[in-house]
This record gives sequence, structure tokens and C-alpha cells, in this order.
Amino acid sequence: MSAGRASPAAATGAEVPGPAQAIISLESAVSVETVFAPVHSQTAFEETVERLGTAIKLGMLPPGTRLPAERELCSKLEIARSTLRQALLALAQSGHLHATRGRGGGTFVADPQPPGEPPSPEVLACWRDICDERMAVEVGVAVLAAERAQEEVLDALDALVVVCDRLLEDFPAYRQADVRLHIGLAEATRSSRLVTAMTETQGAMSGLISLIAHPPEVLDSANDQHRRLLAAVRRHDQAAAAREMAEHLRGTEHVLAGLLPSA
Amino acid sequence: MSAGRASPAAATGAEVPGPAQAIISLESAVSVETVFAPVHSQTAFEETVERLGTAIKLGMLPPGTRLPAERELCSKLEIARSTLRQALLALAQSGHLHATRGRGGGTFVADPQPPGEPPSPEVLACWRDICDERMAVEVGVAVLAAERAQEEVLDALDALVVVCDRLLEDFPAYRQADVRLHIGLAEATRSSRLVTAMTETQGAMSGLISLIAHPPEVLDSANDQHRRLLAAVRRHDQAAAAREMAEHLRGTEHVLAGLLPSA
DNA sequence: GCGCTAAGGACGGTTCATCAGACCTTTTAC
DNA sequence: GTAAAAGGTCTGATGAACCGTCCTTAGCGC
Repeated sequence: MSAGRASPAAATGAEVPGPAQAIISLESAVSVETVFAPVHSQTAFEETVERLGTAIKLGMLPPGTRLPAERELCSKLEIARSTLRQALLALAQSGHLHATRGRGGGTFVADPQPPGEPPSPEVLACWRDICDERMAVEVGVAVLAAERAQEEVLDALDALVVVCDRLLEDFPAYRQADVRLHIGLAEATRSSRLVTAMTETQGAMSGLISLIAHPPEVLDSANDQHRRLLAAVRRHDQAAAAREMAEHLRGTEHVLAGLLPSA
Repeated sequence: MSAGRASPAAATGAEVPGPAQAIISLESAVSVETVFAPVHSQTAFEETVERLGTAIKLGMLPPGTRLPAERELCSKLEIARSTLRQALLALAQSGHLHATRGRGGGTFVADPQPPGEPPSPEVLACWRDICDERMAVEVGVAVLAAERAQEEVLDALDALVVVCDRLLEDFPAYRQADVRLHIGLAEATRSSRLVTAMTETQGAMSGLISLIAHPPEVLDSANDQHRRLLAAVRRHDQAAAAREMAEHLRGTEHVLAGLLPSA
């Protein structure tokens, strides 16, 4: 059998052999590192808490919303009821949900919602990575939306921009509409995976965004970018959509870069 | 407490209340569905098999490569050694790895690699979703790379394009270089998350790509797209980079759309 | 008003993935 | 020939997740 001789590499731990392959291999020690990066397997409980919690915090499940009954929800999520209850209990204890018993009862999104918590140290440590992933997801969504979006969906999104215009003075409400806008754009791609990715992205960003001051003028200019973005999408101009979206996101990034220790 | 009255909705299972919110809520039943979609928690074993298997199949760990010793690798991956061994055993049984005992032994990437398997029914069932996610990741990477790529990295990628040119007649080798090119572009963003995302994306695509016939002319034109893409990246033209990448990927998609039942 | 029913709430037992650690076996480098 | 470095094996502990059953609450309909 062909055994690889010891090579000077060993820096990454994997020893890649010599001749023909090396030409193609781009000496990509970096990507090999990502292969051997820690495996973080989330438990069903954790994933459930995160999914529901994100949806609530992003306002996809507005205060007062009644969740499906536990027995129904656990079959939808394909997890055991006890696992689901753990998650619901955690969200109830953090004040995001409350449950009422008896016929006509159920689990409801709390109203009002508890105040948002500041981003965790882990998030702050890798905020650049988060922003990068956001850039990828959102720009990709913009391009695909420009390819596929239907008139009627775009009309709804335009209406959302108008709503935003009326909320320049009320940042929480503005942000809510903003999230809807971005997720709506993901829906316009008619790809459920992208909707999920966008949801996760927005959830990850919301803690960071809450750190930033948002004077009405800034929101106004951001909303102008929304308008230009939607216009580009409407005329199926993928390149322009990508450019507008990238510029839109860069705004947030620059402000964060000023606030946070550059990692 | 404020209980939400029963509403006509109930189609999605979650009943969203009425007044002010509804205006902003875009009536987005679609995204609520994604919130209640099944939770698929991967085990550490599964994730490990997939990570290593993908890296091997994509040629990131070329045949003959020696993996880090088990005791070292399991600490890098932050899993128990027994769990790692399950994964290694699975990959050995499928012919992707082989292990030799004794000092100087180790676990090696098999040479030659076993023939690739046809994509599973599940993959075929959601190939459009996979392509969509690929579009998002790759276009996003292209934009970020156009913002950040350094000269030297681009030089290496240009060299890869030249390598590709020499491999038009040998599709497996071409595909290998192609993968390196795309992952290299992700590395150019200097975002480890994007490298991971790109790796997963390429892994998911490779089964689909193997279904397609790849005459040299097609590869040649694809490589022209590579050239234009890199040129756009080099002159920091984000919009052009997005456009070129989108066009490049669309080629694959159109062929697949002709071959597979449109879902 | 009475009971039915739909909801949340609480156990108990089982299975299985994972962990941690010790130990065995093989082979080569010195 | 011995020590070191590797894979191979085993066992027990732990905890997540599952399944089923039963209890409690409270509105609805007759």
C-alpha cells in the first residue's frame, strides 16, 4: 500500500503527499483546518429553543400568537413531547412564552415581550464572521429574488418600505418591519432553505444591531437603500440587486467596526 | 392576561392576532411554516462522517493523506475517541480510509478512492433547494471576495484556472481543480464560516454534478466564466463578480433542470 | 349544571449516543 | 531489544431523547 512519507507539513496535523496533487492542491492549509474544527452537535432541545426563540424575538410570531398544541407541535417538529416541553418551559421561564391550561388554553407568545438581552461574549468574539455569513446569505437572496420575484410579492414588500417610512422615530417597530422585509425577500426566492438561513442570520444579527444607535436620518437612508434594492429586484437586475444589498449591509458593518474591538 | 381570540387562520397551526401587527406581518404564513419544520439534530457521529467524508470526496484530503492520530484528532474535534472511531470505521468500511497499525502507522485516505455513488433519492427530491442554497453561498462569497481578495491569492486562483485548462479532457481531475477554485475563493474572504459553507455546498452538489455529461467544450466555456469571475474579483467589481458567478452556476442548473423531474 | 373534551403538566421506564478511561496489540525507530 | 507510537478493544457511567400513561384545569354544549 502507498504510505505517505512524513512531510514538513504537520502544522495542520494532516500530512498531504507530494507530487501530482500538490499542483492542484493550492497548499490550502486553511480549509483543512476547517475540516478538523470542533464538531458542535446541537441537541434537539437546544435547536428547538433557538428556533422558537428566534422566531419570537424577530416578531415572526407576534405577541399574543397562540402556538399549536403541544401534541400537535411535537409531531410537526418530529421530537418527543417531553423534549418540546423542555424547550417551551425554558422559553416560558425567560418570559417569552406563557401557557394557560384547560380547554381553549394553550401556549402563547408573551405580551409584552421581555427586554432583549445584550449579545453574549461569544457573539461579540465572532461578530465579523456573523456579518460575513450575513453578507453571503443576503446578497445571494437578493440575486435569486431578482431572478424570481413575482410582482405581487414585490408590491407587498414595497408596502413594507412605506410602513418603514412611518416608523423612523420608533426603532423597535422599524427593526421589526425591516426584518419582515428581509425575510420577505427570502420568501420571494421560494426556497425554504433560504428562508431558514435568512431567519437564522437575522436572529444572529439582532443582538449586534441593538448595540447601535439608530437616529431617524440613518434609518431614512437605510430605507432609501431598501427602495433601490427592491427597484433593482423588480427590473430583474441581479448585479444591481447584489450591489445595493452589499452596500446596505456594509452600513451596519462599518458602524459595528467602530464600536467593537476588531477581531 | 391578553389571550388571542381564535382566528380564521389555523391553516399554519399558529394563530396570529389581529390589528396593528397584521399590517407589518405581511401575512407570511410561509415563513411560519419554516419555524415549525422538523428539527433534524445530527449526532456527533453523523456530523463527523459527513465532514471527513466530504473533505475526502472533494479532494481536500487527497489519496494518501495521513490523518492526525486518533487521540489527537478526537481532541481537535472535541468528541470522544470512541465516537471518532465509529466514524473512521464507517469511512474505512466504505473504502474511503484505511488504517495501519504500529508505530509509523495511522489512518490514511485510501488510494485509489472508491467510485462515487449516485445521489440518494432524498437529494434528488430537493435538488432545487440545494442549488438555491449553493447560489446564495457562492454569490455571496464572490461579492465578499471581490471586496477583500489579496493579489497573491488571486494569482494562485488564476494558476488554478490554467490547470483547469489542461484538464478539459479528464473530468474527474477537472472537477477536483474546480472544487479547489471555488473553495479557494471562499478562503479569499478570510471567513472560516464561509469556507465551511462552501465546502458543504460543494459536497452537496458533487453528487448532482456527477449526473451530468461534461464534454470538453462545456468545461472550456465554464472555465471562461471562471476567468471572467476572477477578473471581476481582481478589479473589486462586486456587481460583476455576482453576475458572473450567478451565470456560471446557472449553467449547471439548466442542465439539471433538463435531466431531473422538476420538483 | 353536568359531563365531555381539549388543552397543559407530571411521571417512569427504556433506549441509545456519547463520554471517559484503562488496557491490549502491532509495528517501527532508535 | 526495548521503548514509543500508533490503531483496536472493552466497560461503565451519564444524560438526551423517546414513549406511554395518567393527572389537572377549564371552557363548551346539551
